[in-house]
Amino acid sequence: MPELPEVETVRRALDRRVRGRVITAYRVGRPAFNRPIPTRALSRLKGSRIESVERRGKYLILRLSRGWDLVCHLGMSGSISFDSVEENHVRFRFTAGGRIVKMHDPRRFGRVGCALPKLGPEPLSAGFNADYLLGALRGRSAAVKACLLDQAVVAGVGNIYATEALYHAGIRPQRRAGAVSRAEAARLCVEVKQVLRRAIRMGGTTLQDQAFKDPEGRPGRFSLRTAVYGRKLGACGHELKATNRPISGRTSLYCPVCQR
DNA sequence: CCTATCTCCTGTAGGC
DNA sequence: TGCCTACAGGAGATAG
Repeated sequence: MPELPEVETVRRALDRRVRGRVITAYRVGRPAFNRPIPTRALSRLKGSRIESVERRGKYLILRLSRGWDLVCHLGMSGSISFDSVEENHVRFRFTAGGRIVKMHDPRRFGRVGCALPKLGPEPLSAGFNADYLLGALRGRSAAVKACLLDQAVVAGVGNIYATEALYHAGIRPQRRAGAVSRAEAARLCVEVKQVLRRAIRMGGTTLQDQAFKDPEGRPGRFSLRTAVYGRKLGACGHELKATNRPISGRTSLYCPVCQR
């Protein structure tokens, strides 16, 4: 579920609620995540103070006292709640400053205590610009959308926002990355930033089934504003099409009229 | 290195 | 109604 705007929404809530608090207890769910939480990560938790909560791409990073970090990823279906009575799919929980923080994850794809992989620039940073993107796409035969989804190219973009940004940039998702012109790369860069900023402002995307809720239990409101994703007609009014083959394993919608 | 495919899970929607 | 299949917003491993 969560892409950059959803993770950022969670980060802000976590930072507001548990920053400066000391972790007094934790519990691993049964079953826990698909990937076990390393014991060396758990052994550091108790007694550590949460100095801040940060984000890199789709990863949450709890900066702990004594210089330790706890890196978390919400996977495809993960969410976080505070002091909730909900016990379904709780894979990990901790208590900080008397507040109980639960990580829910039905599909168990999430991870806690993992290492941060090699990631491309933050899409909202100055380092993600036309020059950079053009260089990253140059010479590649993969679909431009596959490159946007590649976290080593740019960190935090997933299927929803890649779909939206390509639509606004007028580029078909299946276009060979190396065939994206300089002007198009510049446009794409701007649209990625814009769609992410808008989604953060709206508190993330909520779709019908796996409804994203922030840790305060509020749904995201971005679904009201998607132009392509989850729609039959684009914002332009044209009928949307799916690419013949999925890209990076994801179904990919586009407007055959507006996107080239 | 690059690219495409498979896989880890569970829940849900839609077809019959 | 129930059963079955396909699919879901991620990403690491692997094979070519």
